[in-house]
Amino acid sequence: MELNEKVLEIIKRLKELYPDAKIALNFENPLQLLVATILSAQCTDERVNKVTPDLFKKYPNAKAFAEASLEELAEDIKSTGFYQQKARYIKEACKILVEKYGGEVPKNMEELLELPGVARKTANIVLANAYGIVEGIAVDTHVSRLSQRLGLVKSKDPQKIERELLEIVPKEEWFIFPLLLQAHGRKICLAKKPKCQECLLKELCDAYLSQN
DNA sequence: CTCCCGATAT
DNA sequence: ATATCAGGAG
Repeated sequence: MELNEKVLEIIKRLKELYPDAKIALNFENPLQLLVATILSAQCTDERVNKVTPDLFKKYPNAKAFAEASLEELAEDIKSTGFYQQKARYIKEACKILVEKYGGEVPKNMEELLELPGVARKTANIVLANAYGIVEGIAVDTHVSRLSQRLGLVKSKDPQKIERELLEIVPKEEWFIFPLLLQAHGRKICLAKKPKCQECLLKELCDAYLSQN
């Protein structure tokens, strides 16, 4: 099967499987999504969601984060791990938002990438899910793992994986594609022991086929 | 390539 | 107790 039709078939099946696939992070505005996504680095979305309700109540806007006590902010996000780094990223990023963008989150890739703690994965998530601007495909650990197992890409580097995916995934699917892989990655194609017997993509999966 | 780090599953 | 999960910066 041609790689392009394989992708289409995978997307078709995953859409039937996860008709309501959407981002797992809870947020009410672009700033909240930006902060939540920074917090989600090396941390599950469920854990981030446990921290953000109180966090967003305490820091309602970019100015509040920019003026926060670093120690206190770190304490507030502690359970997401790497909390000192993340506290710095959030405070510094919000300072830039206040100074350069009137407290708003920029709507383009270049400006987002200038924010500390923000690389393509975070920028893609914010642009797509807060603004509906789809310039790329957010490659997180799930997208990376499933794309490799399925045999859609050969690279291991997230940047290269994104470039390969953009070549084979039709542009109108760029938004839903990572959400579908994330849903499947969380439920079936687990990092540790994937539930291949329950997987409806079995016969399309290079990893499954090569070990059976 | 190393550092940042807690939570949960085993 | 210990392995596993999960992005970005320097």
